[in-house]
Amino acid sequence: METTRENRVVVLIDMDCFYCQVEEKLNPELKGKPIAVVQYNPWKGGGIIAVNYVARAMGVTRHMRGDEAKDKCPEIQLPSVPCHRGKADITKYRDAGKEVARVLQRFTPLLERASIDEAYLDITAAVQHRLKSINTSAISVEVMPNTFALGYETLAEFISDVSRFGGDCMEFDCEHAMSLLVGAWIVSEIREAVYRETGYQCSAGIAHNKILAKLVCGMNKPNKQTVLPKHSINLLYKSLPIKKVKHLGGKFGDHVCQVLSVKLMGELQTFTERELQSRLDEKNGTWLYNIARGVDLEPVQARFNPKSIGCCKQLRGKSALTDLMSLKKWLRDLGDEIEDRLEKDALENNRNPKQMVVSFSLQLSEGRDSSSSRSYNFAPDDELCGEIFAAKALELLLDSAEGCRPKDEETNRRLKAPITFLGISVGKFEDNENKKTKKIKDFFSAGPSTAKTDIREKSNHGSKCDNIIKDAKSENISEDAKCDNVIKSFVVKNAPVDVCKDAGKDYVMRKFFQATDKENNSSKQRRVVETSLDKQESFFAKFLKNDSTKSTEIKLDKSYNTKGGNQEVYIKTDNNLESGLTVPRGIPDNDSNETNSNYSTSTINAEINKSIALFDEDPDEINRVTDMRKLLNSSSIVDAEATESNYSHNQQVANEIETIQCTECGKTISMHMLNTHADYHLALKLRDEERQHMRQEREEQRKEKFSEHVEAKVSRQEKGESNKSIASFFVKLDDSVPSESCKQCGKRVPLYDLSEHLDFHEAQKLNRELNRSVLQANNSVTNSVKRKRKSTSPVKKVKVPCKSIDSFFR
DNA sequence: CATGGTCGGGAC
DNA sequence: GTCCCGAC
Repeated sequence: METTRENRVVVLIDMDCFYCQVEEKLNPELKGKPIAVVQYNPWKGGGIIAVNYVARAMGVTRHMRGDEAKDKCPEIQLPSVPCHRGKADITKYRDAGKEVARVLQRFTPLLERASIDEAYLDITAAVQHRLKSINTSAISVEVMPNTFALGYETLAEFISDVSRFGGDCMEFDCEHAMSLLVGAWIVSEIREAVYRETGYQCSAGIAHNKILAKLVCGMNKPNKQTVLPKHSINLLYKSLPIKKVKHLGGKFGDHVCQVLSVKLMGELQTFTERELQSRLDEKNGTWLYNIARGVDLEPVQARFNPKSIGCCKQLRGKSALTDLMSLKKWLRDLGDEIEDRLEKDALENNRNPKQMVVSFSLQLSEGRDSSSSRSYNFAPDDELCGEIFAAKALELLLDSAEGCRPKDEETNRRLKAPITFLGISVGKFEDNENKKTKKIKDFFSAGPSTAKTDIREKSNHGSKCDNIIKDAKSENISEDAKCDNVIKSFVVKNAPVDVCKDAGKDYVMRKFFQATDKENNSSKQRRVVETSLDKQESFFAKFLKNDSTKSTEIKLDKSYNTKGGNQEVYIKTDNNLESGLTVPRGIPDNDSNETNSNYSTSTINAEINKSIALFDEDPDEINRVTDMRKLLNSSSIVDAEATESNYSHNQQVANEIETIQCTECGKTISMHMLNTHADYHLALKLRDEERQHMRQEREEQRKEKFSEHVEAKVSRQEKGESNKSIASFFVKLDDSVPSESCKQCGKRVPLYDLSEHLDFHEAQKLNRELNRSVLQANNSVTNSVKRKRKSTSPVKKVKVPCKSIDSFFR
């Protein structure tokens, strides 16, 4: 079957009351009880941002206050979002969302994270693959529980329709209904994997495009999935309010309803494309015409990581900022949060932001705010830390501030207008240079090690890897090779992962080989432990297996076009799997040039974090005690033919050893957690190494580029990019540096920077004049016709003349 | 005082 | 580059 934009199989996965589920997982006592997560706010018990289904049944909803919820449901529990630096801190939910997304990502590289708890998946390729490999008559209700087909009383009726009409039928588009049905089958497996591996439940919508998938996802909740066959679209639209459709939920939707005098989606089909274009505009007219017919060509973007990282704070009412000190304090807090999140991001994704934006709102008068934002492109020597973010943000805020001079600065200077909103965000990420930062990757590279990074040199006393390292020391090889070998042997020893089919289900079999001591090398005794938990696959093992032994055959599916027709997406398939669904990790994301045979540093880092997080989540299991050292000190040689060991033998050995004690942390580990646990210690080690290394790296880069930057700075100014070079308000002048007061602003400026500083004032003047004329021009065409959303807004919005910010400071 | 904090994206 | 909409 030919695949086109119109008959893709697109899925929206939506986590059910996600924040509540996260809280329930963290505190199992909450399970089954009515709960609502509140954002800490001392006023009336905080604002509710998530409600579980027990509480919903009792009438608790979002948008309510904690106190109201207590009224409706006295026994409700109200876990609250933790508070850091005076702000809600949603880190744990973000991490949980990532954990889920990583599971989803295994099933298709075409994954678009839409929010913290939602993701679109394009599983067209997987559906095609399965259609080829199975007998469609085998599809039954049993393989996809909790599945609904829109337009049918029962799923069985839908299945029966699809199979009864065979390949050619006029009643409905049978071929595409079949693809959705198979899609639903796969999605039920995806949801099952999510539940099994994370403990979270979700709902899903399965349709031919994003809009429809989103639409039906919410029709059966929680823990259910809904298919929307093409021929049921009109039925759905017949009673569907226009405002329920994505992009039509706001002012634009109001406008559509108003100018067309309609309320329901079905009514839109009476308009021709021309008519819609003339009443809206060309683009929106065509878009609406298509949507009205269930056609939405938006591709699912392959995007896992956010494009920007930001944080902001509403400072309404009394908490509005009125003095410079509190402004600085808030900027610093926001900056520090960005720093924290950036550090995590850099570790996982090996990238850094090139731009920063500060946004703010000023209260002009009662109920009238004006919002603005200013952006700044980082200089090469800017340290990506909270202090710099705050300093730059303040600069941007004050840059157009006439009369705001350091000499006037008092500790408590009041702002002329209260700041009611403050936000900092960073974006325009670029991948880091390969260079030395790929240290960890060097560890794992198959070729000769180039990195002079013996894990022993940097490791502190009491290293977590001591017992691993002992092995290497006895070997007669170079230090580097030893180091590589240490890790490889460690990994391989813990590693081999096989896939076998069992009762129609894919089980990941893990085999653990234990040979005797080297002295006794000849009499290898094999021990095998297996488990069906995907969760315990060792990434490190897979890495080595894929990267060096190549025992997993890689097959490239036919490329599949997305936006622009340029982007080729490769589906990496393990041939052992009939379904062709399980995609090994390490799939390059859309903006990476990595090949299939390589894992990016990002991936490795992500796995390190995951490994740590994963173990942290697992409760200790205490049974029989064995000595982990015995296992870790054992030989690393893996017998290739060992992989042929049969199931019953494995089972037998598995039963022999149930738990061991980790010599690192003393915890008792059940055997099936051994690999995970070993990875955990290795990951901890590697993460520390990498963190330390990155700090050094950043420091070096700043030093290297500094002189270069000073020159570049001047030339940038000549080009009019003046704002970049202004000295920070927070910069403390070194007394030893000869400096002079600027006659214009009174600020102390180092002599070597003085001419540059004066240039700045000139450029600033020009900038201001330019801004004024632009603003005047803008005001003359207020609410231009082309700005649909604005001009058509039912809310009359007075365009506030944009005064320069400085006029709001005294 | 009172959905708040994040995201992505379109328009100009 | 700024502004602001839409959505969770």
